[in-house]
Amino acid sequence: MPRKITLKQIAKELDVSVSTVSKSLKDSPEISLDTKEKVKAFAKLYNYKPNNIALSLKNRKTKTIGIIIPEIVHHFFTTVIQGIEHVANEKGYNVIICLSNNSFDKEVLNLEFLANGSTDGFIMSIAKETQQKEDYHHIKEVINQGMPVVMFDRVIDEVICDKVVISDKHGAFEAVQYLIDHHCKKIAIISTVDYVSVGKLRTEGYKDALITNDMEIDQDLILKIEDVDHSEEKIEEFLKNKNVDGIFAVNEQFAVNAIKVLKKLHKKVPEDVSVIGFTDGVVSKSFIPSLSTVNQHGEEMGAKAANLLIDRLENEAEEQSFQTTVLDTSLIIRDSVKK
Amino acid sequence: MPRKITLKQIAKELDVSVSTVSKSLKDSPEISLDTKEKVKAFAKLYNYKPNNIALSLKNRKTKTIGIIIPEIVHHFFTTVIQGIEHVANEKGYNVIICLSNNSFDKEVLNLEFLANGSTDGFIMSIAKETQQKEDYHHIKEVINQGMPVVMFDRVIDEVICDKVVISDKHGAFEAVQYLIDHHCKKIAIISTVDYVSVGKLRTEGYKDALITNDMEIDQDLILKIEDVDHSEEKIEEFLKNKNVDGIFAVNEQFAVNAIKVLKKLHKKVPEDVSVIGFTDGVVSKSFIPSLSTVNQHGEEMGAKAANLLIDRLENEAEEQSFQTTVLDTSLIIRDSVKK
DNA sequence: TTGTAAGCGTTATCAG
DNA sequence: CTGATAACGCTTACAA
Repeated sequence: MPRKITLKQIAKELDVSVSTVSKSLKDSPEISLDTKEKVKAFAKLYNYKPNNIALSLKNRKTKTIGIIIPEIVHHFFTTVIQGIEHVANEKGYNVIICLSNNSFDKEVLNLEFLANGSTDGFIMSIAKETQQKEDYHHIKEVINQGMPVVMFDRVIDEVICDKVVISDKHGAFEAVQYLIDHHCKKIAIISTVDYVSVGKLRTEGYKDALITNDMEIDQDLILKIEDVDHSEEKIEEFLKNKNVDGIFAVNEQFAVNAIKVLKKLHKKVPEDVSVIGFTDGVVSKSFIPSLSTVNQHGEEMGAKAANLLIDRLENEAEEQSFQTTVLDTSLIIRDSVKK
Repeated sequence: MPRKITLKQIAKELDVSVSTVSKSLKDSPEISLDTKEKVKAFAKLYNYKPNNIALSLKNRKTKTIGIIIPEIVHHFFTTVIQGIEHVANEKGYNVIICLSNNSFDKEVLNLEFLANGSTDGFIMSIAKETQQKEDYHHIKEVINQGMPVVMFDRVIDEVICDKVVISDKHGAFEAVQYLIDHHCKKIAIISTVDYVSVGKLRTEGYKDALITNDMEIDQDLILKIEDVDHSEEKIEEFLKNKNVDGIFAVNEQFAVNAIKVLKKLHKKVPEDVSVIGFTDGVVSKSFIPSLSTVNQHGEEMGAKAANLLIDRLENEAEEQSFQTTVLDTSLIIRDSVKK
């Protein structure tokens, strides 16, 4: 029933001015103890809380962070959000989340909308379509308007801002190196198409590992998948008659599907083929055999991104130069590889 | 470089009044075509976009929806968010997401904060701790202040507002009925502790199914797990020497762990034991054997909740009475049960 | 056709 | 010690 009470109403009730009320509630020394008590008591009684919107308008800052990500039904992104949310909250910020659904247009819309006063800055990972189009004007624009942006995971070199990534290449390298160290001679990679930056980087890591170990790079052992939905068929076709003894998959789904296909082909994991995936999700742990993966440390990534952004927001004066933070991956060895 | 431009600045540049600018941009007939053109051109040139915060203050509505959920690294909740986000966006709303991390205090804080002007209404699922404490004053309070609230999944009878739930009981019933129909004689349930409402309801559905089929309810076949982290051990202990031929688990994790334990105990799924879980997540599909589940239709749930909320927001006049929408579950039969 | 002014809820400055 | 006023950015009666 009692709509939110405002300073004005309190003032009227108590027959003082609005500014007196405001000052009293902030315990200003200007105001007599008497009135302060009175005001505070009244305010408490009516459960007064300042209106955030009014504050935002006045202070020209909203204390909220915009997160724009391609999708939310995705374990990695939720861990990142978790990380962001955690530090944001600790520092008195809220987060408002928008999904681009990997659509360029929606990314642009979201960004533009949130940039008009709704948030103080952004943490974002680029939509697939945007990477494909290579059109980043919307991001550059908000940056130009003075809003700090932190990019994570899928980042863009030509956009100048703080970035947080994992060492995709190095993570892939380590995974493949592990396979090599454990006597795999014929190692395949199941990757995404090249315009997805992480797919590209992980493929490079794979190649580097082979080269470093004087092994040949065989294009026939490199599969690039465009459409996740039909990956299992693609993988089956790919693995048939190949006789690989190691597989590095650039995500969890591909790894799981690879193992399924291997079972169909009557190959044993890890006895005949060792498999390592990328991204440590719920499936990896639960799967039988449990999946070895390159852990992306999403939560850490989110936390770092949030810290970077908030630092910028709160020290706008100091024009620090932009930094790219590279977080280490770590190899989680489970039952899908020889040990 | 160019900080966001405001009406005032445009007005000054063009040497007209602020209201003229405002009206021009809204294509008001009051203004001469000439000035309108001029203003619009200038505005476009400088990429003018109205400030949302100012609009919110003026209109006393923010066009944003607050979502408060217990956790985000959880497939079901992300699908709900997806559903909410989709319809919210379609109708011109943004969503701001806060996590309670299942903590009562954080839930209170979030709610209070967002209620102070940041959002127009809430969609929420209660924290576990809140259910335990049975303290819902914070929710009642925002409702009293005139903010619409829609609860989903974990809902509270004594809080009067719109609700969206699935027929937990009926979903459980169907699952158990399926097991019975496929010749299971000794069916166990792996559930959560009773204060989690869904756990309780699903257990009731289980019991109902047994009763309906003239089967005995054996307390020894009912496991209630408090702590998800050690569920596998609990389940192992529970299943040892029990010789069940059917298991109904109230979530995906329990189902997966049950199957793992069964493997350890050298029981075959589904030949020796049929297993059905609740919630259809990524793991269910990927798992071997793929998991039969009761599908919760999270996205639908989110969409429904968002529609309910937005309806209320936009038809505040009509004091419709509150409704509880019960969505149907559906049984997804995969390889973990006999067919 | 254009401009003035009030108001959304706050706070800060300055005057009384 | 208290209050009036302006300002944040915008919209909208109402005046001119």
